[in-house]
Amino acid sequence: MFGFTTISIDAKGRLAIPAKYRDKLLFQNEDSIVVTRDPQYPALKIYPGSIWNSISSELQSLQGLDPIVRNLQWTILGNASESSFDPKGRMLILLPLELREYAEIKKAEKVSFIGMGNKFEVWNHQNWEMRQTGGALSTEILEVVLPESLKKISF
Amino acid sequence: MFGFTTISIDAKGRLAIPAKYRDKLLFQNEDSIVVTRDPQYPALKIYPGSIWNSISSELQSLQGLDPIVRNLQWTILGNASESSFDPKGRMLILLPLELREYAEIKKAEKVSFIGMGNKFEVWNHQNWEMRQTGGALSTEILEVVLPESLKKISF
DNA sequence: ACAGAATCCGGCTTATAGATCAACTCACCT
DNA sequence: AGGTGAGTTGATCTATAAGCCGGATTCTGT
Repeated sequence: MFGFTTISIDAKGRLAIPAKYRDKLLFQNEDSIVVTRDPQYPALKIYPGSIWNSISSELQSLQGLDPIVRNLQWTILGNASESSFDPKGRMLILLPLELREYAEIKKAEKVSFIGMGNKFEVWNHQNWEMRQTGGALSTEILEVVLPESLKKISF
Repeated sequence: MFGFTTISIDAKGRLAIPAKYRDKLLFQNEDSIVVTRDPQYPALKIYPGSIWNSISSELQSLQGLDPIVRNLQWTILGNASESSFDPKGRMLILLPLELREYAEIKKAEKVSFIGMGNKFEVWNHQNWEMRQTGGALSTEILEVVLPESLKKISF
């Protein structure tokens, strides 16, 4: 599941998964998807349920008194929002206000929906183009020295 | 059980577990809930009974001569407050005054209720937003070199 | 020991946010 | 051109958060 689609957020802040991915997700028997923050950039991550389960349990198992670990747990676990396919097989996800603000996404606006294999990213359209052309984003990138324990997790 | 919800403490200092988590807790046959201090930040931890049992027994089993260990035992074990919840209704938990003060939570005020997988955190709403945006909290963060014995416990 | 006060705890009600359902329009393909 | 499927928008309905209220229990001070 790769590639790039431009879709729009509707007036209520909802996002519809592009049909080409919907079919594959259903084929893989995914019954839910999870939206959360990207820990480094002003963007959102979308994980199919099974992928989310493995990532979240790895994250949880890390010892929780290290400030860096706790920050990642808060950012990723604490901002997660789970949605499921509706009975008709369509998928409209309500992006919570806080996530929209984080990704600088306004209602009734275009966003970039990017397939990254087993996960997706959602970017404000201008930010995505800026990133593509190497421009600077308004939001700072979190630069930290990651503990070894985190390096094996593929967020 | 992930994500956060903004809920309000009622005029009597009670907190209602958000409905989306209630079903899952019941499904896991949890019959009690434990609230205690977060050892590092001005926040509260909420553990389902079974999770609390394993964490508290691990903590108890540690040697009691290391000052850091003793501190953690005091903070976490000594401030624990157990509530049994009745399956019907709203699963209201009374937050003891001392814990509310520690987390800077006043009656009839908004708090952030954050699902971190098998446990929850409760934050004063402003503090949580401050943390999310990288601002400084009024309360100092406890930064210590942890003994190996603690690293395997995921508080 | 008693009365008064404060705290605790469950039920009931209502406004609202979120989920569900339905319809429309546009683009592309035949 | 007509038809089909996808993206998008709108409308309705349900579930839930939160305020209110009354009763039960505990605490306190006299």
